[in-house]
Amino acid sequence: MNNILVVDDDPHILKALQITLKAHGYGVTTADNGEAALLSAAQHPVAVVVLDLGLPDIDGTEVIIRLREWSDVPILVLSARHGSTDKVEALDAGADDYITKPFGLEELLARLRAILRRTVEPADEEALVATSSFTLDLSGRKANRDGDDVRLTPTEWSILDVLVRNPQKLITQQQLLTEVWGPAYAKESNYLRVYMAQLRRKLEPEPGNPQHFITEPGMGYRFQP
Amino acid sequence: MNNILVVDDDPHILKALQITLKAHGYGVTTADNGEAALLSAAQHPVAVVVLDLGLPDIDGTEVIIRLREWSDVPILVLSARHGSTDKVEALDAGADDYITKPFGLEELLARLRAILRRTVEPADEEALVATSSFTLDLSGRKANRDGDDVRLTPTEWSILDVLVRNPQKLITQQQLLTEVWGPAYAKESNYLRVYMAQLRRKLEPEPGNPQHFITEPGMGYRFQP
DNA sequence: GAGCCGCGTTAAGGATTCGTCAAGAATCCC
DNA sequence: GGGATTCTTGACGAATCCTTAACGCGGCTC
Repeated sequence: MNNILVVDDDPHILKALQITLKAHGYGVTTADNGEAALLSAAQHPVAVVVLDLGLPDIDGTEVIIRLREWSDVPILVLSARHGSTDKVEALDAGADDYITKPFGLEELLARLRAILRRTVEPADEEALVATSSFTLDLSGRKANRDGDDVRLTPTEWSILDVLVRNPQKLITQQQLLTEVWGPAYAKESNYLRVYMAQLRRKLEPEPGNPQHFITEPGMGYRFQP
Repeated sequence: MNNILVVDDDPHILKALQITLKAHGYGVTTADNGEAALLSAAQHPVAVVVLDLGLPDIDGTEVIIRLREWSDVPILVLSARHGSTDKVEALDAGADDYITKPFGLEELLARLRAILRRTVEPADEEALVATSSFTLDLSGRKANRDGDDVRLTPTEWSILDVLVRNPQKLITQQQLLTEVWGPAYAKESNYLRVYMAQLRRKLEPEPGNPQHFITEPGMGYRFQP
C-alpha cells in the first residue's frame, strides 16, 4: 500500500484529504508543520509527500530543500499562491508538481496517480544476493550462512540494503547514516562502527578479517560479493 | 543535449516555444498534428514531449495512449480546457503533467526542469577513467591496476579528483592545495610532493619515470590519460 | 664551479579513526 | 507487567592516515 504524507496547517483540509486518500486505498500520515513533516518523512517510508506551502513554522520551499538533502521522494505542492515565481521556486527546489488552491480532488488524485506511476519500483523481484560465505534475500528479509538461518535486526537490514544494492561501490559514512538513521545523525559514525561489527560477526567467516564488508578508512564502507 | 518534441497546431505558439526552448539550451523538434507527432517520436530519440490537446486530426488523449503503447517518454500536456475531466483523462492516459493555457513561460520551463530532473537520473553515469596502466571509478571510489584493486586514502582521492576531472590540463600547485587542503595551505607545496610520490608509487608502472602524472616544473601537475 | 632552489624520496612522530566490548535505556512481544 | 530483543552510548587499544623533517639529486644563476 502506498503511503502518503500530507502536510497542511489547516485541520479541515488535512482531515478531508486524509479521508479521501484513505478511501482510494492509500495509507496516510499527516503533519501540520514543517518540522513534523521532516521528522515523519525520516521515520516512516513515504511514497509521496503532499505539501502545502503556507506552513506556520518553516517556509514551504525550505521544507522541500531540506527534504531533498537526503530523500528523492516525490513532492506534490499545494498552494494558494498563483504567482509564477512561487511555482518556479518550488519546482526548482525539487518539487515534482504544483497545484493551486482551490483544486479539484479528482485532479489531485489523477496527478498522484501520474506521479506514482513513474516511481513504482521497476521490480521487486526476489532480490537475491550470494557470496562465497552467505546468501541474502533482501525482499524476503532472509539471511543464510552455511545452511543456517541468521537473524538480523531491522537496523542491520537497512544497512545491508544500502550496501548490497551498490555492490563494490564505496558508500560514504554520511550516506549510510542519513539513509538509515536520517540526516540528523550524519555525524554519529559511532553507530556504524557498532553495526558493521555486528554484521561482520553474523555474516563473515572471519569477523576479524572481513572479506565482504570492507572499510575504507576515513571514507566509508564497501560491499564485495 | 535534451531533445524536446513540441506538438501544437497553432504555428505562432509552435514558433514561440521553439525559440524559447532553444534559447534555454534544449534541442527542439516540432509537429503540428498527432500523426506527425507519433511518427517523429518514433524516429528521433526524445527526452520530453510537450503536447497540445487540441489537435486537428487525432484527439490529444488518443496521442498519449498510442505513444504509451511503446514509449515511456515524459509527456507534458498543454491545453485550453480547464475542466477537471480533461485533466484526469489526460493524466490517467499516461501524461506526466498538465498546464492550462494561457501559461507562463517560466512555469513551463520550471516544470520541464522538474520532469527532466527525474528522468535523466537513472543514467547514473559511472565516472570511469582508463589509462594504459590503470583504471579509476571516481563515483565508486575504486582504483584498479593490472587486475588488482589499489587502496587509496581520502587525500589521495581528492587529489585524483581534481587532476582527473581536468585531463591534460595544467593544475597549478595553488589550485591543488586550495582544493584539497583549503586556501590556508596554498604554500605548503611539501604536501604535494609527498602525495604525488605516493600516487605514482601506487598507480604508475615506473614511479621513477611517470607517464600519467606529469610535473610541470615551477608550475604544477598534469594528468595524461 | 659553487651555491641556491625546486622536486622526489623516505621515515618517524602525532593525530585521527576504527574495531571491540560492555552496560544502561528503550522497545517490543507475550 | 515481565522478559527478551534491540538500540544507544561511552571507553579503550589498535590500526591507519596525516603531518613534518631530513636528505639526495638535478638544473639554474651568478
